[in-house]
Amino acid sequence: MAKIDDVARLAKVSKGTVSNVFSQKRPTSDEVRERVLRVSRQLNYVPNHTARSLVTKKTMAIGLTIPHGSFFFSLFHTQFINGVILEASYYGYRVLLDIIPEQQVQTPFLTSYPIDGAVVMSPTTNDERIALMHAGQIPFVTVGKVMNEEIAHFTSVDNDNPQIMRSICEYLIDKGHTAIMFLNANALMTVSLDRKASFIQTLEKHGLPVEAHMLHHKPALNSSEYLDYGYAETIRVLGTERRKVTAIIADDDRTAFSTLKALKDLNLNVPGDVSLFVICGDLSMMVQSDPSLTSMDLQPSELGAQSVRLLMNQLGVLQGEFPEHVIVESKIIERNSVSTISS
Amino acid sequence: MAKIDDVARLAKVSKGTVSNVFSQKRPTSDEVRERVLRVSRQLNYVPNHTARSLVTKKTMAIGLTIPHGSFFFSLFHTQFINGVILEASYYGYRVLLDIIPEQQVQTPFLTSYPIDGAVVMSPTTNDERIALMHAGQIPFVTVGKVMNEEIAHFTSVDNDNPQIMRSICEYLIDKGHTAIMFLNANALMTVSLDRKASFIQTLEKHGLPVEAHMLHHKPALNSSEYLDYGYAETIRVLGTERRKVTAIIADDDRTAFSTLKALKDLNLNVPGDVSLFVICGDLSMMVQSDPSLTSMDLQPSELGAQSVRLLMNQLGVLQGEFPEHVIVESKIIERNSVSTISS
DNA sequence: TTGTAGGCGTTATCAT
DNA sequence: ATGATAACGCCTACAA
Repeated sequence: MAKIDDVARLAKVSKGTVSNVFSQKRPTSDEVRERVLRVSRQLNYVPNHTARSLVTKKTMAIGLTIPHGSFFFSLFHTQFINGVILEASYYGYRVLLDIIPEQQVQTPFLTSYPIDGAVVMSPTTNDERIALMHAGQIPFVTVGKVMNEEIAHFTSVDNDNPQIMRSICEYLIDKGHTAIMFLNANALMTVSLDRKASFIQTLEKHGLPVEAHMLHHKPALNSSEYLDYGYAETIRVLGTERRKVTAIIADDDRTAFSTLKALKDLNLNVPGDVSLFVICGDLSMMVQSDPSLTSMDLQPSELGAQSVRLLMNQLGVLQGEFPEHVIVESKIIERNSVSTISS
Repeated sequence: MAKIDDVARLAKVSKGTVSNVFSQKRPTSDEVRERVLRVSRQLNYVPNHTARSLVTKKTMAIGLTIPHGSFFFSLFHTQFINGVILEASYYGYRVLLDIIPEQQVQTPFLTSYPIDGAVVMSPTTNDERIALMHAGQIPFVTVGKVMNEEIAHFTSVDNDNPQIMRSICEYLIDKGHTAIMFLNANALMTVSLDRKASFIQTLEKHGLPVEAHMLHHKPALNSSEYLDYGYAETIRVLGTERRKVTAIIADDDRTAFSTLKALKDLNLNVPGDVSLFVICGDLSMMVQSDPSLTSMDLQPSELGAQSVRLLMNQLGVLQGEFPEHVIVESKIIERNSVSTISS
């Protein structure tokens, strides 16, 4: 691979000049630039990214930490990632997928992360990835609240989870539902805490006590019950235990689909017998399901884009005053999976 | 950030020794290692990835090029990526998401890719990404055939596309279907060529001429019709044009779902009136759909893992003899969306 | 087993 | 606008 010296020699200029032609950090005369570019093309020269990084101390890459050993993205994740990639590319940044290996890496044998900052998805309480970033002085933006004891300030994007749950519950209550079951996300996810609290609070406000069978948390990813979550809980509660439930709130699209399947197997009609509400799901999937699913649109790709913008601001790439926490709008999209109950 | 000299000084050893402790490329005495590690911890020292890369000429990252401006992954992509990430992590490699920006980047102002190799998804005919890799001497593995004129040899993983289409067609023909419509992938995708050829060939072999309304290609990603593909074609052919079609083969899960929706809107029962076969789709989605969808399991995450293994072999990380082209098994999974036609 | 010093390919500073 | 040269932080012969 040709190096900067080769180009400099052949173009009869100094390497500093060649550098300037490519980095465009200082002006160069048209004549010289032409010559340098011509020679570069001829030698197939391209600046070495690593060498440049060493001196500029910028890798032009951001990390995207995805859920632990994440085997199963939901469609929400996919769209979020799309948003991140696209927005990052606007600023010339690449995206490095960061996973935390299952088994703990031997601490001393790591190297520094070759990234300028990171977007952290699905933070958990006392998230070790976040602790690492914090210790390593790496700017980061989280999707959802950070709940690490040692960290007071952080930048994040999020939906307004308490309000989301309140809206959903009241939407259902307005339609006459009083027996509502909530299939929440995993208990470790910080979003699940807010949603749970708001679920309980809203129901109680309306004189509806929350019983054990009404609130569930998704099992851990490595659990054998993970994939089956919606199906299993629905069969158990509505089938085996024969509880009265007229509306189910599913945390994501997969859970919703598997719940739908369970209801079908129980010979329950949606929305005739049971209504189904999805918190975050891929738009195209919600529409094409039968019945199409009423859902809360969380705008995942907008969340992704916003998180990158906040990060770019922290990196000094994007100028201006940005808030510490950005709340992305969410709104209920009515389709055909929720019905009104006549009392 | 502490550097190697700081550690060396405080631990009263040379920087070479510190380097050895971390790289483990040469033995060090227990005593010295202990001391070095202790001091490192104290100073919060970690080797600088970039500096190391500059001299070793390894970035310990592989690129994963995803479809152009890829806004909409299918579940196949998602699972493939999962396979890649997991397998790469086994070898200490990170994964850099590589997208080709919509507008052509100004060629001379690029830098070298900070990757040791790449996995290229969904290659197209005369794929420019591949041409770039080829020119840049970057080892790469493709998912599917490379069809660039200047490239004769390449490493790839793939399913056996001709056989897949043959199997599917004969599976349907065996069940009495003669009016089969194929919703193929985008015409530029190299997989679509094999599938198309095999589709036509197999039908003709069984005395079933392929007419225009039986074969369709997914519009380009930037097309407004992209999301609607399955729905629109189904409505047009079975509805507006009133063609007789008893079985539809959909290229991916999204297309299948939207086709399902179209059939419903046309008041056609699946599989009573029309059978539906999906080529590649997420397992959990296929199962939870109603009816559950009969599909060809392409093992996307296995494809991902294999592609990384081939790449690691090219990079010298993984020893042994590997074939140039790996074919991953695929098999039909019967569910409830295909019925037998009595003639 | 450990120390020494040169070099990896750029950018940045200070001249000119 | 361009040149010369010292970093950037680490690895790797070679020497001890």
